[in-house]
Amino acid sequence: MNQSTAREILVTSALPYANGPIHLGHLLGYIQADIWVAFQKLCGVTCHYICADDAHGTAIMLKATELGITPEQLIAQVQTEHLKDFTEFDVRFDCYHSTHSEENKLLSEQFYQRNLTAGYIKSQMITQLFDEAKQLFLADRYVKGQCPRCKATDQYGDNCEVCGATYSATELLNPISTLSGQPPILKASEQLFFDLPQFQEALSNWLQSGSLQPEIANKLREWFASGLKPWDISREAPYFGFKIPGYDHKYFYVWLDAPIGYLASFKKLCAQRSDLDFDHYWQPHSSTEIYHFIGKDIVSFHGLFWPALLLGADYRWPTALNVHGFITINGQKMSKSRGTFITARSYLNYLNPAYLRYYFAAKLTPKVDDFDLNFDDFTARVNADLVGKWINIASRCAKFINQFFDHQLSPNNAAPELLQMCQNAQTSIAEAYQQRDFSRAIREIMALADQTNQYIDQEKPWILMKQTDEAARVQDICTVGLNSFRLLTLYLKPVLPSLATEIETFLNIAPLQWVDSKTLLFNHKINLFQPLLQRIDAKQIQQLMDPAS
RNA sequence: GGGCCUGUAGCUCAGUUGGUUAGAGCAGAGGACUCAUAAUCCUUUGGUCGUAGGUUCAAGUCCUACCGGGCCUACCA
Repeated sequence: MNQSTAREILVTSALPYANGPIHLGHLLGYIQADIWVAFQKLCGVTCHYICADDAHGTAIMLKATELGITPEQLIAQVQTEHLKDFTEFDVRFDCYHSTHSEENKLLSEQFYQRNLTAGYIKSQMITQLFDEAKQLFLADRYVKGQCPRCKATDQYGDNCEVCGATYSATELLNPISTLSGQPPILKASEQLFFDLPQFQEALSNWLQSGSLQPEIANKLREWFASGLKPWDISREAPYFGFKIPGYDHKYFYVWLDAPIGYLASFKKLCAQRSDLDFDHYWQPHSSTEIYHFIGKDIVSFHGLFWPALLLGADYRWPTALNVHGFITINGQKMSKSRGTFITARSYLNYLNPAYLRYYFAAKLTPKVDDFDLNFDDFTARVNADLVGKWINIASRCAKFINQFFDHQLSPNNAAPELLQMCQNAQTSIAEAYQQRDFSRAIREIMALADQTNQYIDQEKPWILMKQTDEAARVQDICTVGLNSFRLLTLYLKPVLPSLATEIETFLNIAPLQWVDSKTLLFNHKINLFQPLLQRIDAKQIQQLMDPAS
């Protein structure tokens, strides 16, 4: 690949909110993006993976108050925990920042100023519910009352869970603030709106760009058809966030500065790296690629507001949104009351993160479908595929090489057809990774593992070993097995980086790169095989699912 | 209420632009082997593709309705 066509990629994952722990639902998205990035890097592509904590908003302000600490203390604590969780799950960000940062403050103000100058920001008086006791304007989720249509009680301020009606919080009957328990009053204030309708035409190009999954393009088309509305980007004090320039008591709404946090995080990375230029990635018509990995719940922010804001501030558009579905646990929504709310930390208390990364990979496709984490299937799949098929190849072959051949691989290729097939699979597996069709990649890898086990079974080295004149043949056969194992390890490396590293040590080889699929290993001394992965015990799952855990 | 997505063997999933007897892995059954973390190998039983209609020479694949699940509906992030 020559200089002019070399890919340069920036990947982001959705920013986790800094008021709670990372859970398995979060992890699905981060691990999906991490695998994709790891694959790019293995191929030698320039690829940066960034993220940050989403640290602003009313919820964080209230949570800090509740804990008797400052918001700054809260978000610092949470960020440390988030980063620890990600690291232990082998999610390797090139930069993990916070939206409550100097970079983000400057960029948010710049986005605002540029959009203001271009005529995309408008001010308007609106009337909202106000909690006099707490001196706060109330977001929909902080108001409960009776549905104006079906009269159901205890409904939140945006829609009715009983009859499905949508309405504005001011229409609720007998509204109550969930913060103070007092009825709110109506209060008028001036708010700033981002004038989304002006981007109608530009966004229709975005829709037709082909860089959105079909399901997502449909969804956007729907919002489009019902008419774009101006977006309220300001919030009244008290609020935890950035003050809007020119106003004493107004702050940017958290969802304005959250996606800008992508740029802030990248800016920080650029400051640390002399080879990186911020503008090269973000200026209009940049030749670089930018991908946002997000969940389907935040498509509106990334599919409508975000491209419009970028355009209004004279930045380029993302190359694509890669949207994933929600996770369910044993077919049920993840929820605390159902006992299916599993945090990253509680998982780590009982299970190896490699299991989860593998299971996610084994079932992830480029589609937006929800993902069911079925623990029976999880156990069967991990044990059968990873331990029974893949690791087993090393285990059964290394025994002979270690014990009878002084750890030395044979100089001969006794099964050129099998190994050629394993090498050729590189093309198709790479294509699957590239398209985020990880499940297809895993299917192909495991099919190769099956064929390798079949080969060993046909050759029966354990029988040949008893015939004194066939020893060299045994060395040949096991060398084939370990060569296959090396290739399979390379193909699994984006998914299982830590295991791959341990295996590189076992095989006594340099860190595997994708181009290493073109080579084989002969006449080479390996190290003593040691068990690399334990099978999952059903008891571990029981402990994890135990509500007390 | 409106909209988007989704429903294939016991479980988890593939099924390319509609085209011969609907596939895989796991689980189950029978057998082989014993090098390997009770791993592996061979053979094999399971499906009127959510339901009911329709279009077509031909439908899991297209259309309609209904049933179940998920999500969105812009101020929870």
